[in-house]
Amino acid sequence: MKYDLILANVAKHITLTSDEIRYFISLLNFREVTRNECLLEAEETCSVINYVHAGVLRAYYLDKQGKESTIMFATADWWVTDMYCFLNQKPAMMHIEAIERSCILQLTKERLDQLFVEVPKFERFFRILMQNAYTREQLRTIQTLSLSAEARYTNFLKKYPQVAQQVTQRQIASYLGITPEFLSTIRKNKQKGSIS
Amino acid sequence: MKYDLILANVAKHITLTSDEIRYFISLLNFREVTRNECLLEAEETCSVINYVHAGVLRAYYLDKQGKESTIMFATADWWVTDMYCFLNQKPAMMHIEAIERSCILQLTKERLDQLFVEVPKFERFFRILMQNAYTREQLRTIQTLSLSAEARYTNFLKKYPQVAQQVTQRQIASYLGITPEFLSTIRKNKQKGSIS
DNA sequence: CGTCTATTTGAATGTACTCAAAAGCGGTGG
DNA sequence: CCACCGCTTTTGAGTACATTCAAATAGACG
Repeated sequence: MKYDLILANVAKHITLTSDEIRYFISLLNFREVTRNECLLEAEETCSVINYVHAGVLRAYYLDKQGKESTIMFATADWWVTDMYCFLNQKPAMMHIEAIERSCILQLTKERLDQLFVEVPKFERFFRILMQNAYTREQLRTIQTLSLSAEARYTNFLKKYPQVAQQVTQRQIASYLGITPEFLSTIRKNKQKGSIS
Repeated sequence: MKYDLILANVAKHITLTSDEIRYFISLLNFREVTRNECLLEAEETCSVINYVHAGVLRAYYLDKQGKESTIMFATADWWVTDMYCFLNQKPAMMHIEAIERSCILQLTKERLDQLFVEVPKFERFFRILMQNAYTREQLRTIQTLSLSAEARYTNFLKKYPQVAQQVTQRQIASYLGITPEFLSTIRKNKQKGSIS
């Protein structure tokens, strides 16, 4: 059943009654997106937070020169949105697109706020979600500051081995903050190193 | 009174009764630290979250080569800790030191957990705190990926003008992920630009 | 006042980028 | 099912950005 995954995700941190479960599910919208379809374009208002039931999404920033910077990949069982713009209902800075055909459960800002009032346990759930997102992001900052591009790539492969299979090298490069050409060079050098 | 600031900080997001205020305050420990004093050394267990009542703290990561990477500066009215290690009660990755004489209010993990049980409103407060921390950190990631060192420096000055006055250039450089020498060069070039 | 550290400056080096072209791979339509 | 087209990846040469090392200067603290 299509709500199993999301309920298990919630159950990791809070315990709901069956009424609460029914209510929570009633707030969700199911959406299917095709490969390369965009869930959010920059400048649009970001009205929903997305739970990835299946597939892979990518959030990225596009600067005036047309350079993409990948902010995050979201595979099955991840939550993703342009959080700043979602919370403040401002025009989005990011784009969010489906890398492959994906199934998404969406929760609007209004309904989330309503959920916090009706089932305050969800304050706890989202606190923990935000804590995890924050510490993950901070770890990324530390690695960006302290590690070389090659070390960051090695780390990425170790931390997200399945994501590395599902996305292109160009996209990985834009996550690491390097050019696809340079990532290619790094890969060549790593191979040489591992033969000896 | 030394709890005014922290209560105003809390009041920005939740409203407490006087009993709740009294209880909250009873959980806090006041601590004064001198210039250059360390609140947390890497490998120690990070047992507290710190609210900066006055002064400036700096959280940084120190790698095996001895290079410092500044994770954040915390001035008056900021919360700071090694969040990952605080939440999971793991040995700290960061160091936290006072840049100048500072007054801190500390909350242990145990007492915070207790606070969540006794006054569930604090779940909401910390959810919002974590949301803000997360979106701030994500914005930093975007800028690190998409901007040049000079643009990042300009941005830092604009975003944290008073912090820029309170810390050394070496510390700013380690926040931006560049060497102090290169920051010096950037400053020289900026001056030239602004004369013409 | 002296010492210690921060900042500046410059030269040499290394890391990562740009541009261009070739090779590889995957998806789509015929 | 194959062939083509478009995009991704690789490769290489030349360049720019940022680092290292060393030394001089300037500031700050005790």
